[in-house]
Amino acid sequence: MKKVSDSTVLRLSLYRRHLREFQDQGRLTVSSGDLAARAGTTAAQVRKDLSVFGTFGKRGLGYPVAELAGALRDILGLRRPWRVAVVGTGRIGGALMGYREFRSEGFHIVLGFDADPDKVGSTIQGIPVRSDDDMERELVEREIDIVIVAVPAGAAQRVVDRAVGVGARAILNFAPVALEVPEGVALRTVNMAVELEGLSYALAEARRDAHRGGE
Amino acid sequence: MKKVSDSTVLRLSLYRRHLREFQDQGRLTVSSGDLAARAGTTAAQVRKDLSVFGTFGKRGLGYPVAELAGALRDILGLRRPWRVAVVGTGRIGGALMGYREFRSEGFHIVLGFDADPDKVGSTIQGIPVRSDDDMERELVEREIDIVIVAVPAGAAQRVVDRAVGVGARAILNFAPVALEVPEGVALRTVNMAVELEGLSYALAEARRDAHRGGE
DNA sequence: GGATGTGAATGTCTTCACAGCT
DNA sequence: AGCTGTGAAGACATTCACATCC
Repeated sequence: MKKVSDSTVLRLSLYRRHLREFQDQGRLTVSSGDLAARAGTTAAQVRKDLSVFGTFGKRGLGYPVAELAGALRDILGLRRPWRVAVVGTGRIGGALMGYREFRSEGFHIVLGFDADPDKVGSTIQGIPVRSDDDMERELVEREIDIVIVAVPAGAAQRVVDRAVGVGARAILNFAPVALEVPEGVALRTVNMAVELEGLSYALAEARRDAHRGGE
Repeated sequence: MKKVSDSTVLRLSLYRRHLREFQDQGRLTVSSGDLAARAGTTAAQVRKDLSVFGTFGKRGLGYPVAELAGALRDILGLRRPWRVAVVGTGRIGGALMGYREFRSEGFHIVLGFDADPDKVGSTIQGIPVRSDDDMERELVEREIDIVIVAVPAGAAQRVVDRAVGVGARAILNFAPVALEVPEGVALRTVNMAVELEGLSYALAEARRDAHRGGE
């Protein structure tokens, strides 16, 4: 299979979300321009992205909403639910365990892990919390597909190594640190601190420009 | 000023983090290769990124750790604290209000906003929650620099429009939706659902490859 | 007529490779 | 000798523009 860029996949997710809105409005077809306007991109980009996976539209007409939405579900692997575990049930991990958007998209968080003995055995948002010590066994037994890492930065690489050691293939990292995974393991990092610093940069930059008369 | 890409700014944040580690270890200089190894990129990339902002290294020697860390603080606008407000104090918003990484990097969350009258007047993580109705006035009076949006997708654009209407220049969005802002307003979106779907795509893709014999 | 699908052109980011400073 | 700084090359992503089909 040809390599597909991360940004294309990201946009496919967006397209699918907006397709559902069109569907709710009862629209039967959309043009690439319609979708682009909603997703914040261009018509050509929409067509290029979709063309990677096949031809879904009819010339002169546009794309059939329901059919394209279904195709995107297939492409994105959302046809069947995935089993997810959250490692680290602090504020962030706990919030993720209750995040409705995950469940409604077919990501079922079935377990949490924590090192704190006081938390082990309790439930958060109705989801049982297990001991960090049992992570490897539980990941295998409960057939976890995706591991969400929500531990402090210093502990994250160790968690990932252990998870990968028992066959984890997909990891979503919320620790503010760059992680290493072997080939064949999918890793995404959500680094909120880095995003904030990006804004800080923009503010500082604007201020510098102002002081200089914005050359 | 020349345009600097988002990915460069993102990496500068990472470099700064790792520089602190080197500093803690007592190292006085680092090479671009050292930094690259930690940040998960290449030596050439590190040098290119830094060269956009000046020349910080000494040939044959490397970069002075403390000095470069300081320069990056300046570049990223982290020399002085920023005042932040969180709109929407549900699970995600609440977790962000307690996120230590923000405060320790100089992002001071001074206010929360919520539409729920039961929450208004209370505090979350020691931070007062104000009424959503008073948002515009409070943003101005409390001189908020950065607005974090943690409301449901359907409410996000409205919040952004109101904030921008009273002069907000930087927005960090956690709602799973693409937002519009006028020129000159910095916007970053953290779309956790989209990231998960990226992993779902990778898993589905691996599975498709396996069934086909991985061409 | 209207909108797709796509090669070609353009733009952007990354990597190479090496001259030049310490 | 070691490592930076940087033009040039290469890879990748986006946009253009148009033939093609409904």
